[in-house]
Amino acid sequence: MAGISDRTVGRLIRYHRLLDALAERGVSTVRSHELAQMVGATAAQVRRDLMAVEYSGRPMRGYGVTELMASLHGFLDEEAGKRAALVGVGNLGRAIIAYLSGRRPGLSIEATFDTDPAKFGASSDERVCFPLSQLAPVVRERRINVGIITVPAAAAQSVGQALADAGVRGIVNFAPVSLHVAPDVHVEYIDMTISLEKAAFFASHAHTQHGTGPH
Amino acid sequence: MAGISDRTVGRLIRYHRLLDALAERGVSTVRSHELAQMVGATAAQVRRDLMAVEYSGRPMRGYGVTELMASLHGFLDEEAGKRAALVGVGNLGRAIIAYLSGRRPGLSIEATFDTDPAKFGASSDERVCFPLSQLAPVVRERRINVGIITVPAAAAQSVGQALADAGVRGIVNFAPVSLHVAPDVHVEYIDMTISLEKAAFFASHAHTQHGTGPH
DNA sequence: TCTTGTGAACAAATTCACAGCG
DNA sequence: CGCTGTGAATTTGTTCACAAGA
Repeated sequence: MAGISDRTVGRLIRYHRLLDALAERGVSTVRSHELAQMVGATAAQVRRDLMAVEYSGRPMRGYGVTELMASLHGFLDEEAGKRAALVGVGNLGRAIIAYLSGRRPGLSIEATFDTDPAKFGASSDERVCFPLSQLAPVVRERRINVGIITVPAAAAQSVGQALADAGVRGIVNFAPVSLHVAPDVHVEYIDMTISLEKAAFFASHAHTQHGTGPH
Repeated sequence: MAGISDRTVGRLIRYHRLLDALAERGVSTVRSHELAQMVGATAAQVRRDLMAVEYSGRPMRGYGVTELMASLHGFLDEEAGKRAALVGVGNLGRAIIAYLSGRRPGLSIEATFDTDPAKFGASSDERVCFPLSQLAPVVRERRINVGIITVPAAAAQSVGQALADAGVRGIVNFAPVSLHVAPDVHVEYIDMTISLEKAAFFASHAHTQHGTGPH
């Protein structure tokens, strides 16, 4: 548990999601190479990743879907409800709220923040929107552990700092800037413009350049 | 040009963006360690990355902002207008259109597609929305080279395939599934639920686990 | 004295390849 | 057999550390 790589965690989450779908379809067993092709990786990669989780159990014709899923579930401790706050209730922020609402739970947006007084009170999706100044107390009171930043680039750093100060240790940043926060705060970057530019770049320079593995 | 890593391209794009901001502010020169701290990397990393671009020019107190910017601009051939199509005009799709509209050009969304007839014709932002069946001809006619997938997971694979068949070589996929396409089609994945889960995971397992470098 | 470019060392991630088990 | 788990090899990515330029 000490050193598990970022990449591996990402894939474990994907395996977990796939297993969920398989279970739904009544599949009871799955081989490493099947999982591999579903996520676009190699069988060895899958097996290596799974070494990280408890379930070393390996019957003989693959992995037991429900068992492995349970192990992953435990490992990723999805039990602990992920309580998120979203800062920046603009177009993007609202779309994300809507997008996440349609998903299988595990993560709930407990509060939203903005600086525009017009947005305060019952806003998007009946969720209350607080003034940014209330961030620290609300975060603490609602035991929020994940922050989502959807403010303009210029405001992102200070929002990130505020979240970190309020005790949030995991942040997903949609603003196109790097965040400067304490090293124990984990930041995931989602930068659409960069993804778009990368796609465009490799589109033209397609020397049979393999696409990036899922992420 | 032959083998430039995905990671490096991502950072080059970031440097380019930063230089743009610096130029705006009238800064004329910048050192590797400055760029480094701005993107959250090391100075050596920056220098290594820049080896990929033409501009080996290195006066003596850093890089000339405009010169380096020009080189990056050329390297990333931002000249060739990036013409994108967005498939799936739902909440997320619309938000992305709005988000990108507010950005410095270089990429324009030339067409949108959906299967819902109610959306056809002048839709989001005065852009025309075509029926999905028209994808191939419209993509070719408008010389679109980047596809953005914002359809539900179940439809993503077939849309990706359709885009690839129509000649699109760069895709940004927001649907939470891996795309199975020819190896010369580059796919960038943006999966919010995974980013959120990762953030949550590392938030609790914060063994001073360093955050992922920007991406 | 700074700061770059880069060979060489290092670290991380992935794949190979094979022993072991049912 | 076909499958997993895993040491060892390999490949990929990052950092070190230093020669050279101004």
